[in-house]
Amino acid sequence: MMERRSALAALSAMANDARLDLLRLLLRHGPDGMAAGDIGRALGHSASRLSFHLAALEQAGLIQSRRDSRNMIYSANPSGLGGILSFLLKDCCLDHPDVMACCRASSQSAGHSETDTVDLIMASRAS
Amino acid sequence: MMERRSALAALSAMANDARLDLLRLLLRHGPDGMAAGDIGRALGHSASRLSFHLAALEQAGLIQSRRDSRNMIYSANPSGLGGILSFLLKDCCLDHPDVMACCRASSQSAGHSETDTVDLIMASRAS
DNA sequence: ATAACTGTTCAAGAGTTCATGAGGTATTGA
DNA sequence: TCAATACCTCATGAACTCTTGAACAGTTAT
Repeated sequence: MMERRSALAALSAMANDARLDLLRLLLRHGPDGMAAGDIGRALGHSASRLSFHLAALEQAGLIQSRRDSRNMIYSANPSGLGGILSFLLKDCCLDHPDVMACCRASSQSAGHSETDTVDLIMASRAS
Repeated sequence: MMERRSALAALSAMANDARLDLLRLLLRHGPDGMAAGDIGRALGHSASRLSFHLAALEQAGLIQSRRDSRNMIYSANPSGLGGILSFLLKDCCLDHPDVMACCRASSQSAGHSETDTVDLIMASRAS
């Protein structure tokens, strides 16, 4: 279980426009990750601004970094993200049925073509 | 679908110790909610501090208020909470399988007795 | 009316976050 | 070794967040 303190750190880290963009970009790029320079070019951030936000995300355990010669490669940390989701679902919302119902309801207006995770949450709760 | 902007507002609202406590307390008390004074007594906050944080949560759409004679009754807003969860699952994490797996893995160490929502997410994904 | 009760709003001050730009460190190639 | 590349760190100032206490506003009881 994710500690309350680290959940708070993760929420703080996510509560920022630039960092939410970073997180989504890195998630799409999977375990291979991206070099800091490529990220900066993709999002149009200055080097120092980028470094600041990447450090915040890494500090919160949401991403990780490794060096590849000159480049710093950043990638999303699935366990960090899974931890905060799990915290919100269980420790914070206590699997509250009304929250789950609204979670599903709000996902239906998005119009996904493939099978929908949030729908499956509710389907499995109904069984 | 929850707008990106309101998701950011909700994350900012949740990224605070006092407000996370408020949210959990109000969720436990369901639609009937609690009077502000009772909340303050339960959490040991001053009146103005409490009012400040309650206003932030209400502004973010995570709670709602109504007046009952002298008292202000606050209650959790399930659709607001469901919206931010849905946003994180779908729009942010894009139903990323690795995140889901880690979400489930980190929930298993918590030791819940009843059937576990996070487990059910994964069970339904496997089918 | 007046007083008591319940909450909100406001202003001041401390602390935090963030963008910017200058300067620094590590790595590679000439 | 020198220059170029890729990135980080640090100092600064602007803007925001949060706490506190005092003043204010609505509601009820005497």
